Amino acid sequence: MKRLPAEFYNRPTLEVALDLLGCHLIRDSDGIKTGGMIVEVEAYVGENDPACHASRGLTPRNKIMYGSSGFLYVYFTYGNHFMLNVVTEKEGFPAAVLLRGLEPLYNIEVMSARRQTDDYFNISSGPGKLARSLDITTAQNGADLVKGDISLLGPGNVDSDIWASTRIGIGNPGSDKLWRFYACDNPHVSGETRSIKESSRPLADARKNGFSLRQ
DNA sequence: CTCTGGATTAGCT
DNA sequence: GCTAATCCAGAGC
Repeated sequence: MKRLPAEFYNRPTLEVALDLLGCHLIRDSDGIKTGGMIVEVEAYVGENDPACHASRGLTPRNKIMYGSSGFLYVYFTYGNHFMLNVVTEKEGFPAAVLLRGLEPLYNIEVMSARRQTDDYFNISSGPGKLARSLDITTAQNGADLVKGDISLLGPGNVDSDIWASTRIGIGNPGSDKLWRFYACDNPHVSGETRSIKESSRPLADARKNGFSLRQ
């Protein structure tokens, strides 16, 4: 595997989201590399996607999504949690992929300590947990993924069937889209993903339906 | 300035 | 399954 080039990110967001499954996310802080394999993602695509932060236009928070692809968009929510997103598509088009689940692979004990848990399956099985296990906050908002201390390696292979489902934690608008993708047999997917079954389907079926629940 | 609610999590019932 | 925690972005005035 090698570091993904800028061209990888400058493509349709759904394609980038699917290709990110199985890639390795690595964070180098103080000379210690932590990270693992991406097993769950969600796509947020443009101002016409009501679930996307860009649905109400450019704001101070979401401006990084409007820039070139291949950069990290980090934001803070619920008073406690940081969310990691990979900016996609061409400059001026706001879109990103939210990273929601990671299988820890590098310096697992360091990640475990940051999360204050001994449970291997609780280290980075959720978007907020993932950020904390890698020691990433809004200080890393705008980080360049092509160079610098946060990197993505590919191509990836999750060694599991990929399933699609509706996105989690968003309101009714945009809830018909099957824009969440995950490795269905991997135990490091988020808790919500494990509990929701009815709106999930195999990737091939979702694709046939245009990635939508509606006909 | 004030108010509302969130791309979540941990802890309790 | 349910809810408190916790603070900031965005909207409305």
